[in-house]
Amino acid sequence: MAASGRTANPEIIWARPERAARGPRPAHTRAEIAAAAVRVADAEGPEGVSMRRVAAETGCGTMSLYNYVPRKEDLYELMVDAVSAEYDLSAPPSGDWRADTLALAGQTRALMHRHPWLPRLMSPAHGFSPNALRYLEYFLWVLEPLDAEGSTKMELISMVNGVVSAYVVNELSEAERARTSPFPPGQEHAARMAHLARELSGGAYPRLAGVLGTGFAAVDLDAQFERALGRLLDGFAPGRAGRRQSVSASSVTLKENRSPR
Amino acid sequence: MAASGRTANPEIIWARPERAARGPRPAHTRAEIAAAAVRVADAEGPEGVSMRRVAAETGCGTMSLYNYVPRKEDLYELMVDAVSAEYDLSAPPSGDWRADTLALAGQTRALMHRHPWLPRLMSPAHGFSPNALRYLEYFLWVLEPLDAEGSTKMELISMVNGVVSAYVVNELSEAERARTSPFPPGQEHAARMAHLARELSGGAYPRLAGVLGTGFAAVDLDAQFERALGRLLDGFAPGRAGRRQSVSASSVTLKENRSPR
DNA sequence: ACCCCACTACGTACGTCGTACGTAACTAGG
DNA sequence: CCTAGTTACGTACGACGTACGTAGTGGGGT
Repeated sequence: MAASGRTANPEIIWARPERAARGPRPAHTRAEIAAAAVRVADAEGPEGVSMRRVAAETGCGTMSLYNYVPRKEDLYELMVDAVSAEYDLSAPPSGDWRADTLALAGQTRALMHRHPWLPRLMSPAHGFSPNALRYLEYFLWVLEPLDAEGSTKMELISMVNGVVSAYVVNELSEAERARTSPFPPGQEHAARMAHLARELSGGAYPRLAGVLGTGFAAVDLDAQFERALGRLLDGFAPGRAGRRQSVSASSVTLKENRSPR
Repeated sequence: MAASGRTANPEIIWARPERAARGPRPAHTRAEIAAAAVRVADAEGPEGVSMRRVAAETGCGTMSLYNYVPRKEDLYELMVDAVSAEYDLSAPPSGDWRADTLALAGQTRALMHRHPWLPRLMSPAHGFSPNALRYLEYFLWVLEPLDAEGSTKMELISMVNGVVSAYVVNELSEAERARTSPFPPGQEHAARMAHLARELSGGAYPRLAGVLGTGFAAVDLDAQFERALGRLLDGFAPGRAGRRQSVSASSVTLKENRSPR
Protein backbone atom coordinates (compact mmCIF):
# COMPACT_ATOMS: atom_id res chain seq x y z
CA MET A 1 0.00 0.00 0.00
CA ALA A 2 1.06 3.56 -0.47
CA ALA A 3 2.96 5.24 2.33
CA SER A 4 1.17 7.98 4.21
CA GLY A 5 3.60 10.53 2.88
CA ARG A 6 2.30 9.79 -0.58
CA THR A 7 -1.38 10.02 0.03
CA ALA A 8 -2.15 13.62 -0.81
CA ASN A 9 -3.37 15.07 2.45
CA PRO A 10 -4.54 18.64 2.28
CA GLU A 11 -2.45 19.23 5.34
CA ILE A 12 -0.65 22.45 6.02
CA ILE A 13 3.04 21.70 6.05
CA TRP A 14 3.37 23.29 9.49
CA ALA A 15 0.82 20.86 10.88
CA ARG A 16 2.76 17.84 9.69
CA PRO A 17 5.43 16.71 12.18
CA GLU A 18 8.97 17.14 10.99
CA ARG A 19 10.02 13.73 12.24
CA ALA A 20 7.76 10.71 11.92
CA ALA A 21 7.30 8.39 14.86
CA ARG A 22 8.48 5.33 13.00
CA GLY A 23 11.21 4.63 10.53
CA PRO A 24 14.81 5.72 10.08
CA ARG A 25 15.85 9.22 11.03
CA PRO A 26 15.78 11.60 8.04
CA ALA A 27 19.16 12.58 6.68
CA HIS A 28 18.21 16.25 6.52
CA THR A 29 15.98 18.77 8.24
CA ARG A 30 13.37 21.16 6.98
CA ALA A 31 15.63 24.03 7.96
CA GLU A 32 18.48 22.61 5.91
CA ILE A 33 16.28 22.28 2.86
CA ALA A 34 14.80 25.73 3.30
CA ALA A 35 18.27 27.19 3.64
CA ALA A 36 19.39 25.40 0.49
CA ALA A 37 16.40 26.73 -1.43
CA VAL A 38 17.01 30.25 -0.15
CA ARG A 39 20.65 29.98 -1.18
CA VAL A 40 19.62 28.94 -4.69
CA ALA A 41 17.03 31.70 -4.98
CA ASP A 42 19.43 34.34 -3.73
CA ALA A 43 22.07 33.27 -6.21
CA GLU A 44 20.01 32.40 -9.28
CA GLY A 45 16.62 33.98 -8.77
CA PRO A 46 13.29 32.30 -8.13
CA GLU A 47 13.29 30.58 -11.52
CA GLY A 48 16.37 28.68 -10.43
CA VAL A 49 14.47 27.06 -7.59
CA SER A 50 13.63 23.66 -9.02
CA MET A 51 13.21 20.47 -7.09
CA ARG A 52 16.26 18.99 -8.81
CA ARG A 53 18.40 22.05 -8.13
CA VAL A 54 17.38 22.33 -4.47
CA ALA A 55 17.89 18.61 -3.98
CA ALA A 56 21.37 18.87 -5.43
CA GLU A 57 22.12 21.85 -3.20
CA THR A 58 20.84 19.93 -0.20
CA GLY A 59 22.91 16.93 -1.19
CA CYS A 60 20.17 14.39 -1.69
CA GLY A 61 18.36 12.75 -4.55
CA THR A 62 15.67 14.68 -6.33
CA MET A 63 12.79 12.54 -5.22
CA SER A 64 13.97 12.45 -1.63
CA LEU A 65 12.89 16.06 -1.34
CA TYR A 66 9.30 14.88 -1.51
CA ASN A 67 9.74 13.22 1.85
CA TYR A 68 10.11 16.66 3.37
CA VAL A 69 7.99 18.77 1.04
CA PRO A 70 4.85 17.27 -0.46
CA ARG A 71 4.56 19.86 -3.22
CA LYS A 72 6.77 22.55 -4.63
CA GLU A 73 4.44 25.23 -3.33
CA ASP A 74 5.22 24.08 0.19
CA LEU A 75 8.88 24.59 -0.54
CA TYR A 76 8.04 28.22 -1.22
CA GLU A 77 6.29 28.37 2.12
CA LEU A 78 9.39 27.00 3.81
CA MET A 79 11.53 29.60 2.07
CA VAL A 80 9.34 32.53 3.06
CA ASP A 81 9.26 31.34 6.64
CA ALA A 82 13.02 30.84 6.67
CA VAL A 83 13.83 34.39 5.64
CA SER A 84 11.12 35.72 7.94
CA ALA A 85 13.32 34.51 10.75
CA GLU A 86 15.62 37.40 9.87
CA TYR A 87 13.23 39.90 11.41
CA ASP A 88 14.73 41.41 14.50
CA LEU A 89 11.81 41.54 16.91
CA SER A 90 13.88 41.55 20.07
CA ALA A 91 13.33 45.16 21.13
CA PRO A 92 9.99 45.78 22.80
CA PRO A 93 7.83 48.41 21.09
CA SER A 94 8.70 51.99 22.06
CA GLY A 95 5.12 53.07 22.54
CA ASP A 96 5.17 55.17 19.36
CA TRP A 97 3.24 52.86 17.09
CA ARG A 98 3.91 55.04 14.08
CA ALA A 99 7.68 54.99 14.41
CA ASP A 100 7.70 51.29 15.26
CA THR A 101 5.55 50.49 12.25
CA LEU A 102 7.89 52.42 9.99
CA ALA A 103 10.81 50.53 11.48
CA LEU A 104 9.06 47.22 10.83
CA ALA A 105 8.31 48.28 7.27
CA GLY A 106 11.95 49.22 6.90
CA GLN A 107 12.92 45.73 8.00
CA THR A 108 10.54 44.23 5.47
CA ARG A 109 12.01 46.40 2.76
CA ALA A 110 15.55 45.42 3.73
CA LEU A 111 14.51 41.78 3.79
CA MET A 112 13.10 42.06 0.28
CA HIS A 113 16.26 43.76 -0.92
CA ARG A 114 18.32 40.93 0.47
CA HIS A 115 15.93 38.36 -1.06
CA PRO A 116 14.44 39.94 -4.19
CA TRP A 117 12.41 36.81 -4.93
CA LEU A 118 10.42 37.32 -1.73
CA PRO A 119 7.61 39.50 -3.13
CA ARG A 120 6.99 37.05 -5.95
CA LEU A 121 7.00 33.94 -3.77
CA MET A 122 5.11 35.44 -0.86
CA SER A 123 1.39 34.89 -0.83
CA PRO A 124 -1.32 35.95 1.60
CA ALA A 125 -1.85 32.28 2.37
CA HIS A 126 1.59 32.12 3.98
CA GLY A 127 0.25 33.89 7.04
CA PHE A 128 0.33 30.78 9.19
CA SER A 129 3.99 29.89 9.21
CA PRO A 130 5.69 30.06 12.60
CA ASN A 131 7.67 33.17 11.82
CA ALA A 132 4.66 34.82 10.21
CA LEU A 133 2.72 34.31 13.44
CA ARG A 134 5.63 35.66 15.41
CA TYR A 135 5.73 38.71 13.15
CA LEU A 136 1.99 39.29 13.36
CA GLU A 137 2.01 39.02 17.12
CA TYR A 138 4.82 41.55 17.36
CA PHE A 139 3.08 43.91 14.93
CA LEU A 140 -0.08 43.79 17.04
CA TRP A 141 2.05 44.51 20.06
CA VAL A 142 3.44 47.56 18.27
CA LEU A 143 -0.09 48.67 17.47
CA GLU A 144 -1.37 48.37 21.02
CA PRO A 145 -1.13 52.14 21.66
CA LEU A 146 -3.27 52.72 18.57
CA ASP A 147 -6.89 53.19 19.47
CA ALA A 148 -8.60 51.11 16.80
CA GLU A 149 -10.57 47.92 16.28
CA GLY A 150 -8.76 44.66 15.79
CA SER A 151 -9.99 44.37 12.24
CA THR A 152 -8.68 47.85 11.50
CA LYS A 153 -5.30 46.86 12.84
CA MET A 154 -5.22 43.79 10.64
CA GLU A 155 -6.20 46.00 7.76
CA LEU A 156 -3.33 48.33 8.58
CA ILE A 157 -0.89 45.44 8.65
CA SER A 158 -2.08 44.15 5.30
CA MET A 159 -1.93 47.61 3.79
CA VAL A 160 1.55 48.31 5.09
CA ASN A 161 2.86 45.02 3.81
CA GLY A 162 1.09 45.51 0.50
CA VAL A 163 2.54 48.95 0.06
CA VAL A 164 6.02 47.86 1.04
CA SER A 165 5.83 44.96 -1.35
CA ALA A 166 4.55 47.14 -4.19
CA TYR A 167 7.17 49.73 -3.47
CA VAL A 168 10.05 47.26 -3.44
CA VAL A 169 8.83 45.54 -6.58
CA ASN A 170 8.93 48.92 -8.26
CA GLU A 171 12.36 49.64 -6.86
CA LEU A 172 13.78 46.32 -8.01
CA SER A 173 11.90 45.91 -11.27
CA GLU A 174 14.66 47.24 -13.46
CA ALA A 175 17.33 45.13 -11.79
CA GLU A 176 15.11 42.05 -11.94
CA ARG A 177 14.38 42.64 -15.60
CA ALA A 178 18.07 43.04 -16.33
CA ARG A 179 18.82 39.82 -14.49
CA THR A 180 16.16 37.86 -16.39
CA SER A 181 16.92 39.42 -19.75
CA PRO A 182 18.93 37.27 -22.16
CA PHE A 183 20.47 40.41 -23.69
CA PRO A 184 23.55 42.41 -22.75
CA PRO A 185 22.91 44.50 -19.65
CA GLY A 186 21.30 47.86 -20.21
CA GLN A 187 20.35 47.14 -23.79
CA GLU A 188 16.77 46.27 -23.02
CA HIS A 189 16.31 49.29 -20.82
CA ALA A 190 17.77 51.52 -23.52
CA ALA A 191 15.35 50.10 -26.08
CA ARG A 192 12.44 50.74 -23.71
CA MET A 193 13.49 54.31 -23.13
CA ALA A 194 13.96 54.95 -26.83
CA HIS A 195 10.48 53.63 -27.50
CA LEU A 196 9.02 55.76 -24.73
CA ALA A 197 10.70 58.89 -26.05
CA ARG A 198 9.37 58.14 -29.53
CA GLU A 199 5.84 57.72 -28.21
CA LEU A 200 5.95 60.84 -26.08
CA SER A 201 7.30 62.97 -28.90
CA GLY A 202 4.14 62.24 -30.85
CA GLY A 203 2.19 64.64 -28.69
CA ALA A 204 -0.54 62.16 -27.79
CA TYR A 205 0.39 62.21 -24.10
CA PRO A 206 1.11 65.84 -23.24
CA ARG A 207 0.73 65.56 -19.47
CA LEU A 208 2.84 62.43 -19.28
CA ALA A 209 5.50 64.03 -21.47
CA GLY A 210 5.49 67.06 -19.19
CA VAL A 211 5.90 65.02 -16.06
CA LEU A 212 8.53 62.65 -17.43
CA GLY A 213 10.30 65.41 -19.34
CA THR A 214 11.22 67.29 -16.20
CA GLY A 215 13.31 64.28 -15.23
CA PHE A 216 13.59 62.37 -12.02
CA ALA A 217 16.94 63.63 -10.89
CA ALA A 218 18.31 61.40 -8.17
CA VAL A 219 15.39 60.96 -5.84
CA ASP A 220 16.28 59.80 -2.37
CA LEU A 221 14.61 56.42 -2.31
CA ASP A 222 14.85 56.03 1.45
CA ALA A 223 13.15 59.37 2.03
CA GLN A 224 10.53 58.64 -0.61
CA PHE A 225 9.77 55.32 0.99
CA GLU A 226 9.27 56.88 4.39
CA ARG A 227 7.19 59.69 3.00
CA ALA A 228 4.88 57.31 1.15
CA LEU A 229 4.39 55.05 4.12
CA GLY A 230 4.03 57.99 6.46
CA ARG A 231 1.16 59.24 4.35
CA LEU A 232 -0.53 55.89 4.62
CA LEU A 233 -0.16 55.82 8.39
CA ASP A 234 -1.45 59.38 8.66
CA GLY A 235 -4.71 58.02 7.34
CA PHE A 236 -4.90 55.68 10.32
CA ALA A 237 -4.00 58.27 12.90
CA PRO A 238 -6.87 58.96 15.27
CA GLY A 239 -8.41 62.41 15.12
CA ARG A 240 -8.71 62.23 11.39
CA ALA A 241 -10.32 58.80 11.39
CA GLY A 242 -13.59 59.96 9.87
CA ARG A 243 -14.12 59.02 6.26
CA ARG A 244 -14.84 62.11 4.25
CA GLN A 245 -18.45 61.97 3.27
CA SER A 246 -17.80 63.32 -0.23
CA VAL A 247 -16.05 60.10 -1.12
CA SER A 248 -18.55 57.33 -1.17
CA ALA A 249 -21.02 59.39 -3.12
CA SER A 250 -19.00 59.56 -6.31
CA SER A 251 -16.77 56.54 -6.18
CA VAL A 252 -17.43 53.40 -8.10
CA THR A 253 -18.48 50.40 -6.07
CA LEU A 254 -17.66 46.98 -7.30
CA LYS A 255 -21.10 45.46 -6.99
CA GLU A 256 -22.39 46.91 -10.21
CA ASN A 257 -19.66 45.62 -12.45
CA ARG A 258 -18.55 42.40 -10.90
CA SER A 259 -18.18 39.60 -13.39
CA PRO A 260 -20.73 36.79 -13.07
CA ARG A 261 -17.97 34.19 -13.40
CA MET B 1 20.33 32.88 -43.02
CA ALA B 2 18.06 33.37 -40.09
CA ALA B 3 15.00 35.53 -40.55
CA SER B 4 14.97 38.84 -38.71
CA GLY B 5 12.18 37.62 -36.51
CA ARG B 6 14.52 35.01 -35.17
CA THR B 7 17.48 37.16 -34.35
CA ALA B 8 16.82 38.07 -30.75
CA ASN B 9 16.43 41.84 -30.80
CA PRO B 10 15.97 43.44 -27.43
CA GLU B 11 13.11 45.34 -28.96
CA ILE B 12 10.01 46.28 -27.07
CA ILE B 13 7.12 44.48 -28.67
CA TRP B 14 5.26 47.77 -29.10
CA ALA B 15 8.13 49.17 -31.16
CA ARG B 16 8.03 46.27 -33.60
CA PRO B 17 5.57 46.82 -36.46
CA GLU B 18 2.64 44.46 -36.44
CA ARG B 19 2.83 43.83 -40.17
CA ALA B 20 6.18 43.44 -41.93
CA ALA B 21 6.80 45.24 -45.20
CA ARG B 22 7.55 42.10 -47.18
CA GLY B 23 6.15 38.63 -47.20
CA PRO B 24 2.69 37.12 -47.00
CA ARG B 25 0.02 38.73 -44.85
CA PRO B 26 -0.15 37.17 -41.40
CA ALA B 27 -3.15 34.96 -40.79
CA HIS B 28 -3.85 36.54 -37.39
CA THR B 29 -3.41 39.80 -35.55
CA ARG B 30 -1.83 40.70 -32.27
CA ALA B 31 -5.26 41.58 -30.92
CA GLU B 32 -6.61 38.14 -31.86
CA ILE B 33 -3.76 36.42 -30.08
CA ALA B 34 -4.03 38.65 -27.03
CA ALA B 35 -7.77 37.97 -26.89
CA ALA B 36 -7.17 34.24 -27.14
CA ALA B 37 -4.62 34.35 -24.33
CA VAL B 38 -6.98 36.42 -22.17
CA ARG B 39 -9.75 33.92 -22.85
CA VAL B 40 -7.51 31.06 -21.74
CA ALA B 41 -6.34 32.88 -18.62
CA ASP B 42 -9.88 33.84 -17.64
CA ALA B 43 -11.07 30.27 -18.04
CA GLU B 44 -8.11 28.27 -16.75
CA GLY B 45 -5.97 30.68 -14.78
CA PRO B 46 -2.54 32.04 -15.60
CA GLU B 47 -0.90 28.60 -15.43
CA GLY B 48 -3.09 27.55 -18.36
CA VAL B 49 -1.47 30.14 -20.58
CA SER B 50 1.05 28.08 -22.50
CA MET B 51 2.26 28.77 -25.99
CA ARG B 52 0.66 25.53 -27.19
CA ARG B 53 -2.64 26.28 -25.51
CA VAL B 54 -2.84 29.85 -26.79
CA ALA B 55 -1.83 28.75 -30.28
CA ALA B 56 -4.59 26.16 -30.27
CA GLU B 57 -7.08 28.75 -29.03
CA THR B 58 -5.94 31.13 -31.76
CA GLY B 59 -6.20 28.36 -34.34
CA CYS B 60 -2.63 28.20 -35.52
CA GLY B 61 0.41 25.99 -35.03
CA THR B 62 2.36 26.32 -31.84
CA MET B 63 5.48 27.71 -33.41
CA SER B 64 3.56 30.17 -35.53
CA LEU B 65 2.90 32.16 -32.37
CA TYR B 66 6.56 33.11 -32.32
CA ASN B 67 6.01 35.14 -35.46
CA TYR B 68 3.82 37.46 -33.41
CA VAL B 69 5.36 37.16 -29.97
CA PRO B 70 9.12 36.70 -29.69
CA ARG B 71 9.00 35.43 -26.12
CA LYS B 72 6.32 34.28 -23.76
CA GLU B 73 6.89 37.27 -21.54
CA ASP B 74 5.78 39.48 -24.41
CA LEU B 75 2.56 37.52 -24.58
CA TYR B 76 1.94 38.58 -20.99
CA GLU B 77 2.53 42.18 -22.02
CA LEU B 78 -0.04 41.80 -24.80
CA MET B 79 -2.54 40.35 -22.33
CA VAL B 80 -2.13 43.14 -19.79
CA ASP B 81 -2.50 45.74 -22.50
CA ALA B 82 -5.55 44.01 -23.91
CA VAL B 83 -7.49 44.06 -20.65
CA SER B 84 -6.29 47.59 -19.94
CA ALA B 85 -8.44 48.59 -22.89
CA GLU B 86 -11.43 47.89 -20.65
CA TYR B 87 -10.80 51.05 -18.67
CA ASP B 88 -13.57 53.55 -19.30
CA LEU B 89 -11.70 56.82 -19.57
CA SER B 90 -14.35 58.62 -21.62
CA ALA B 91 -15.65 60.97 -18.96
CA PRO B 92 -13.47 64.01 -18.38
CA PRO B 93 -12.26 64.42 -14.80
CA SER B 94 -14.75 66.09 -12.50
CA GLY B 95 -12.24 68.43 -10.90
CA ASP B 96 -12.35 66.45 -7.63
CA TRP B 97 -9.09 64.54 -7.96
CA ARG B 98 -9.81 62.53 -4.85
CA ALA B 99 -13.15 61.21 -6.04
CA ASP B 100 -11.82 60.61 -9.54
CA THR B 101 -8.84 58.73 -8.20
CA LEU B 102 -11.09 56.53 -6.10
CA ALA B 103 -13.22 55.87 -9.17
CA LEU B 104 -10.12 54.90 -11.17
CA ALA B 105 -8.99 52.62 -8.36
CA GLY B 106 -12.46 51.10 -8.36
CA GLN B 107 -12.12 50.39 -12.06
CA THR B 108 -8.74 48.76 -11.47
CA ARG B 109 -10.23 46.63 -8.73
CA ALA B 110 -13.14 45.60 -10.94
CA LEU B 111 -10.71 44.81 -13.75
CA MET B 112 -8.69 42.58 -11.46
CA HIS B 113 -11.83 40.84 -10.29
CA ARG B 114 -12.79 40.11 -13.87
CA HIS B 115 -9.24 38.94 -14.64
CA PRO B 116 -7.78 37.52 -11.43
CA TRP B 117 -4.51 36.67 -13.16
CA LEU B 118 -3.82 40.36 -13.75
CA PRO B 119 -1.94 41.13 -10.53
CA ARG B 120 0.37 38.17 -11.05
CA LEU B 121 1.12 38.89 -14.70
CA MET B 122 1.36 42.64 -14.37
CA SER B 123 4.83 44.04 -13.89
CA PRO B 124 6.08 47.59 -13.46
CA ALA B 125 7.89 47.17 -16.76
CA HIS B 126 4.55 47.01 -18.55
CA GLY B 127 4.17 50.76 -18.21
CA PHE B 128 4.83 51.42 -21.88
CA SER B 129 2.00 49.60 -23.59
CA PRO B 130 -0.44 51.79 -25.52
CA ASN B 131 -3.26 51.39 -23.04
CA ALA B 132 -0.91 51.88 -20.10
CA LEU B 133 0.15 55.22 -21.59
CA ARG B 134 -3.48 56.14 -22.16
CA TYR B 135 -4.25 55.26 -18.54
CA LEU B 136 -1.29 57.22 -17.19
CA GLU B 137 -2.19 60.26 -19.25
CA TYR B 138 -5.75 60.16 -17.96
CA PHE B 139 -4.60 59.69 -14.38
CA LEU B 140 -2.37 62.74 -14.67
CA TRP B 141 -5.34 64.63 -16.07
CA VAL B 142 -7.34 63.61 -13.02
CA LEU B 143 -4.52 64.81 -10.78
CA GLU B 144 -4.22 68.23 -12.42
CA PRO B 145 -6.20 69.96 -9.63
CA LEU B 146 -3.76 68.50 -7.11
CA ASP B 147 -1.04 70.94 -6.21
CA ALA B 148 2.01 68.71 -6.23
CA GLU B 149 5.20 67.98 -8.12
CA GLY B 150 5.13 65.67 -11.11
CA SER B 151 7.24 63.11 -9.30
CA THR B 152 4.84 63.18 -6.36
CA LYS B 153 1.96 62.52 -8.72
CA MET B 154 3.76 59.57 -10.24
CA GLU B 155 4.45 58.35 -6.75
CA LEU B 156 0.76 58.64 -5.94
CA ILE B 157 -0.18 56.66 -9.03
CA SER B 158 2.29 53.91 -8.17
CA MET B 159 1.09 53.80 -4.60
CA VAL B 160 -2.56 53.67 -5.53
CA ASN B 161 -1.97 50.87 -8.00
CA GLY B 162 0.23 49.05 -5.54
CA VAL B 163 -2.37 49.27 -2.83
CA VAL B 164 -5.19 48.24 -5.12
CA SER B 165 -3.17 45.29 -6.33
CA ALA B 166 -2.23 44.23 -2.83
CA TYR B 167 -5.80 44.63 -1.68
CA VAL B 168 -7.25 42.58 -4.51
CA VAL B 169 -4.65 39.86 -4.13
CA ASN B 170 -5.74 39.59 -0.51
CA GLU B 171 -9.38 39.58 -1.50
CA LEU B 172 -8.90 36.86 -4.08
CA SER B 173 -6.25 34.79 -2.37
CA GLU B 174 -8.62 32.26 -0.93
CA ALA B 175 -10.49 31.78 -4.19
CA GLU B 176 -7.22 31.50 -6.11
CA ARG B 177 -5.90 28.95 -3.66
CA ALA B 178 -9.08 26.93 -3.94
CA ARG B 179 -8.84 27.03 -7.72
CA THR B 180 -5.22 25.87 -7.75
CA SER B 181 -5.64 23.29 -5.02
CA PRO B 182 -5.86 19.67 -6.16
CA PHE B 183 -8.14 18.87 -3.22
CA PRO B 184 -11.92 19.06 -2.79
CA PRO B 185 -13.02 22.68 -2.40
CA GLY B 186 -12.89 24.05 1.11
CA GLN B 187 -10.87 21.19 2.49
CA GLU B 188 -7.57 23.02 2.33
CA HIS B 189 -9.02 26.13 3.90
CA ALA B 190 -10.52 24.05 6.66
CA ALA B 191 -7.18 22.41 7.35
CA ARG B 192 -5.51 25.82 7.50
CA MET B 193 -8.08 27.12 9.93
CA ALA B 194 -7.80 24.05 12.11
CA HIS B 195 -4.05 24.48 12.25
CA LEU B 196 -4.39 28.17 13.08
CA ALA B 197 -6.84 27.45 15.88
CA ARG B 198 -4.48 24.83 17.28
CA GLU B 199 -1.56 27.26 17.23
CA LEU B 200 -3.53 30.09 18.78
CA SER B 201 -4.86 27.92 21.57
CA GLY B 202 -1.30 27.34 22.71
CA GLY B 203 -1.17 30.81 24.19
CA ALA B 204 2.01 31.84 22.39
CA TYR B 205 0.24 34.56 20.44
CA PRO B 206 -2.15 36.24 22.87
CA ARG B 207 -2.70 39.47 20.91
CA LEU B 208 -3.28 37.64 17.66
CA ALA B 209 -5.68 35.27 19.36
CA GLY B 210 -7.54 38.23 20.78
CA VAL B 211 -7.87 39.96 17.46
CA LEU B 212 -8.81 36.87 15.48
CA GLY B 213 -11.00 35.51 18.23
CA THR B 214 -13.41 38.41 18.07
CA GLY B 215 -14.21 37.29 14.54
CA PHE B 216 -14.52 39.20 11.32
CA ALA B 217 -18.25 39.17 10.96
CA ALA B 218 -19.24 40.11 7.44
CA VAL B 219 -17.08 43.08 6.70
CA ASP B 220 -18.26 45.23 3.83
CA LEU B 221 -15.40 44.79 1.39
CA ASP B 222 -16.41 47.70 -0.80
CA ALA B 223 -16.51 50.07 2.15
CA GLN B 224 -13.25 48.70 3.50
CA PHE B 225 -11.59 49.20 0.15
CA GLU B 226 -12.69 52.81 -0.03
CA ARG B 227 -11.70 53.49 3.53
CA ALA B 228 -8.22 52.08 3.00
CA LEU B 229 -7.62 54.00 -0.18
CA GLY B 230 -9.15 57.13 1.25
CA ARG B 231 -6.63 56.97 4.05
CA LEU B 232 -3.83 56.77 1.57
CA LEU B 233 -5.12 59.75 -0.38
CA ASP B 234 -5.55 61.75 2.80
CA GLY B 235 -1.81 61.56 3.12
CA PHE B 236 -1.44 63.31 -0.22
CA ALA B 237 -4.00 66.01 0.49
CA PRO B 238 -2.42 69.46 0.64
CA GLY B 239 -2.45 71.19 4.00
CA ARG B 240 -1.11 68.08 5.66
CA ALA B 241 1.70 67.58 3.18
CA GLY B 242 4.52 68.03 5.67
CA ARG B 243 6.25 64.89 6.82
CA ARG B 244 6.08 64.63 10.56
CA GLN B 245 9.54 65.27 11.86
CA SER B 246 9.34 62.54 14.45
CA VAL B 247 9.40 59.95 11.74
CA SER B 248 12.79 59.98 10.11
CA ALA B 249 14.54 60.09 13.44
CA SER B 250 13.55 56.67 14.61
CA SER B 251 12.86 54.74 11.45
CA VAL B 252 15.27 52.30 9.91
CA THR B 253 16.93 53.40 6.71
CA LEU B 254 17.99 50.86 4.20
CA LYS B 255 21.54 52.01 3.70
CA GLU B 256 22.86 50.36 6.81
CA ASN B 257 21.64 46.87 6.11
CA ARG B 258 21.61 46.55 2.37
CA SER B 259 23.17 43.33 1.18
CA PRO B 260 26.46 43.69 -0.75
CA ARG B 261 25.23 41.33 -3.47
C1' DA C 1 15.30 -10.14 21.84
C1' DC C 2 13.16 -10.21 17.76
C1' DC C 3 10.27 -9.14 14.04
C1' DC C 4 7.40 -6.37 11.35
C1' DC C 5 6.23 -2.63 8.85
C1' DA C 6 6.07 2.33 8.50
C1' DC C 7 9.17 5.20 6.82
C1' DT C 8 13.35 6.95 4.17
C1' DA C 9 16.06 7.18 -0.05
C1' DC C 10 16.18 7.44 -4.83
C1' DG C 11 16.22 5.76 -9.80
C1' DT C 12 13.13 5.58 -13.69
C1' DA C 13 9.64 7.39 -16.44
C1' DC C 14 5.73 10.28 -18.21
C1' DG C 15 3.58 14.31 -19.71
C1' DT C 16 4.28 19.26 -20.24
C1' DC C 17 6.75 23.27 -20.81
C1' DG C 18 9.57 27.08 -23.69
C1' DT C 19 11.72 27.43 -27.78
C1' DA C 20 15.87 26.52 -31.42
C1' DC C 21 15.96 25.10 -35.98
C1' DG C 22 14.90 23.41 -40.71
C1' DT C 23 11.79 23.54 -44.56
C1' DA C 24 8.10 24.72 -47.69
C1' DA C 25 4.90 28.16 -49.34
C1' DC C 26 3.97 32.88 -50.37
C1' DT C 27 4.12 37.85 -51.66
C1' DA C 28 5.69 42.40 -52.51
C1' DG C 29 9.68 45.49 -54.39
C1' DG C 30 13.37 45.67 -57.93
C1' DC D 1 9.19 38.07 -63.46
C1' DC D 2 12.46 37.02 -60.26
C1' DT D 3 14.17 36.88 -55.70
C1' DA D 4 14.70 37.97 -51.03
C1' DG D 5 12.42 38.38 -46.83
C1' DT D 6 8.51 36.61 -44.26
C1' DT D 7 4.94 33.37 -42.66
C1' DA D 8 3.54 28.74 -41.20
C1' DC D 9 4.58 24.81 -38.76
C1' DG D 10 6.58 20.07 -37.79
C1' DT D 11 10.33 18.08 -35.25
C1' DA D 12 13.32 17.94 -31.47
C1' DC D 13 15.89 19.05 -27.13
C1' DG D 14 16.57 19.95 -22.46
C1' DA D 15 14.27 21.08 -18.11
C1' DC D 16 10.46 20.90 -15.34
C1' DG D 17 7.00 18.69 -11.55
C1' DT D 18 6.02 14.49 -9.85
C1' DA D 19 3.76 9.36 -9.91
C1' DC D 20 5.46 5.05 -8.90
C1' DG D 21 8.32 0.97 -7.79
C1' DT D 22 11.93 -0.91 -5.01
C1' DA D 23 15.46 -1.50 -1.59
C1' DG D 24 17.09 -0.63 2.89
C1' DT D 25 16.45 0.96 7.92
C1' DG D 26 15.31 1.30 12.63
C1' DG D 27 11.72 1.87 16.54
C1' DG D 28 7.61 -0.10 19.00
C1' DG D 29 4.81 -4.19 20.21
C1' DT D 30 5.17 -8.82 21.54
